[in-house]
Amino acid sequence: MSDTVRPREEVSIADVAERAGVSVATVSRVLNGHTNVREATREKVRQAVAASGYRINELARNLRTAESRLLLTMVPDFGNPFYAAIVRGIDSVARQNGYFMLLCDTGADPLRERSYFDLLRGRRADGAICLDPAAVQKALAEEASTLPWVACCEFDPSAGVPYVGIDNHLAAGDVVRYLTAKGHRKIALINSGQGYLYGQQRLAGFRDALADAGIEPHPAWLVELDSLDYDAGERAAAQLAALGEARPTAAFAVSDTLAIGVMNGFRGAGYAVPDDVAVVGFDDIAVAAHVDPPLTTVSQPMQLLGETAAGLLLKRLRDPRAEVPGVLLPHRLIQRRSA
Amino acid sequence: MSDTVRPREEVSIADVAERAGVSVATVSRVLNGHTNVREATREKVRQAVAASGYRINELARNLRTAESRLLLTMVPDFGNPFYAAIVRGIDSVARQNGYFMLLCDTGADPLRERSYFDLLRGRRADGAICLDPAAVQKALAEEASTLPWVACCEFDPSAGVPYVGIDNHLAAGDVVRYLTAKGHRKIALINSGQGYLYGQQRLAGFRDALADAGIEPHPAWLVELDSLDYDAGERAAAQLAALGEARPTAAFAVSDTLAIGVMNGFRGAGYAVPDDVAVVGFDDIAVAAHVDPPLTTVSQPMQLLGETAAGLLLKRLRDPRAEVPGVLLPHRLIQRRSA
DNA sequence: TTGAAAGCGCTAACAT
DNA sequence: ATGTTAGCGCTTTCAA
Repeated sequence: MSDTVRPREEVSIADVAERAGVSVATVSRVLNGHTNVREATREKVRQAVAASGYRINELARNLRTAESRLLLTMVPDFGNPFYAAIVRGIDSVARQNGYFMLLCDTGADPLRERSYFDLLRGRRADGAICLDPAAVQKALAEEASTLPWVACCEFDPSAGVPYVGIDNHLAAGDVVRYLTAKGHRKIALINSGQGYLYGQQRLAGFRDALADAGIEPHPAWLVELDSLDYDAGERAAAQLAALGEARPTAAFAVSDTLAIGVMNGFRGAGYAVPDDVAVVGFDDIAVAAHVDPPLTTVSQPMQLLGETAAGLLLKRLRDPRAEVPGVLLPHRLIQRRSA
Repeated sequence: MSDTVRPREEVSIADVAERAGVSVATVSRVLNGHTNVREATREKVRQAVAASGYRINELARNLRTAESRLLLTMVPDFGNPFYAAIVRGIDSVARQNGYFMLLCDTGADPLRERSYFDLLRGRRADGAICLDPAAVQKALAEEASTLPWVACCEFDPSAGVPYVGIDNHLAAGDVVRYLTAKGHRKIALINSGQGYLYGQQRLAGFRDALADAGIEPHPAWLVELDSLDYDAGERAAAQLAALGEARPTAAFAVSDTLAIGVMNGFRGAGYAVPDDVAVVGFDDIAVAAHVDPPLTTVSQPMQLLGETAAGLLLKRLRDPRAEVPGVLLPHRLIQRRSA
């Protein structure tokens, strides 16, 4: 047992003031680095702080200053590695600006999302970045329109909420053009349901590009899943493989996890990738380069997406009535061996 | 423009009280569901709340009640899918008990970890669960020993901090015994550096089990990485493959990501898995079952790990001087095709 | 340069 | 059943 610094019960600023023989105002000034305190006094206070093991109660400070310097990031499922780099981007600019970024897993559940928004309403966080599906954002957008938040990746352009994302319509078109340039005309789309805006946009981009190439897609080549699981992709591929003659020669999955499942599914059905079927994914998550064959995929500028989102939010926080634009960032098709 | 509910500037409880023609105490009672308020009064208050668009300021409430009902979970890298299920476990029991769980990415950086601990010190969170490497926990354990936190997966048994994890020594031994039972005697360990306790423990378990089997491992078969990347595993395998005659016939990687890299590395060097080399991983992350060949690995009860950690923390919060035990949960070897 | 004192918005003890 | 009031721990005028 040492008798050095050990916090007793709940030391307050008044205790420190008493100990240092000054007023609480002076202690507060020292704590906040105000310059108008004599060096000698400043030192006395420092001593008292150290000796008492005092820690400022930020709850009290926040109540007074009416800000928490906490930012929330809401993701539908942080088990999805896609979000990792985005969140890192958010985190880094938040930290650079003196904010903490805390992550919330909403499970894409509107109720849970709402409960996190309540942290904003209750002034316990200063702002939020929401990556939830557009559909669940929509449920809140109206009542939450006065709250300081921005949308990332998923957004409703008409909601009046600042957002950042990519041009999914264009990206899907790029994939189709890449595939048709390689001679494919029988191209399947493995999509993940319409709750996500990106699903709708990529479907549209897929369709439009196909139409531009004068290709009429077989209805069975449009598969809508309600999952991003490997298994779901695998089942979709099995289903596609069972088409026999009408089997597609290329498959575009809207996520890498799905694409990896698709590759497995085709392999299981006796088809080789890319020789029998080409497979393209989306996102370029870490494992994409390390499956066999390495996955051709669309890469999003994830870090930048996050940084931009955080930037928009901070701007909105600084000036609540500033015009904050929606921004679209460029994607890139990464060619590997699967297509 | 509608003239319905629209929050004016910062409505306070006093505004609501005035509007309802009652005292702030009564409003507070209604807000907190106290029963000793007449139904008619209660209703007046409800009306006033609705009409004013009032939202309680939880910062103020928290200052008063001295609790935030926020729990923090610190992970070294949430890009690592291993943490997903654990965090979900924590989240679910936190929510069941009326707490919010917020996730912090420390990047295994002691400074960042410390800054999150400051949220505890500043009373902005009630408790924390730390999954950071034992080494970085250690740096804080002493000064943070009075703070309400528990360790999960990584822990220092001698630190006096409640913890939950698995028996890594035993698990590594299980892998070795599984491999030797299959006839392997040349077994490599691909480890991830000694900053992590699990690395040390799995190394020890590996060594001990080998010794028990009367096997003396070739020094070159013990490779220590400082990364969990696919690439790192790939390089390690290439290195092992280059050993020629002295090449191991089996490799045990301490994480699935590493193991997947190892498989790629061996494949790249012309060796087939499992025929030329058997590969075993650790964690059983989602993709493990979906690589080719599917990965044999040690599965941790991740959800339960998280639930247990949250349980320990809540117990400690309810009774700060309760004896909170360290607990070890069972693991399981999942046999697939890679070994 | 320093101190006294008024709140920030809420809860809870004490009165009535 | 309801109101009055004293804080929670801090920051920030305003005075000295």
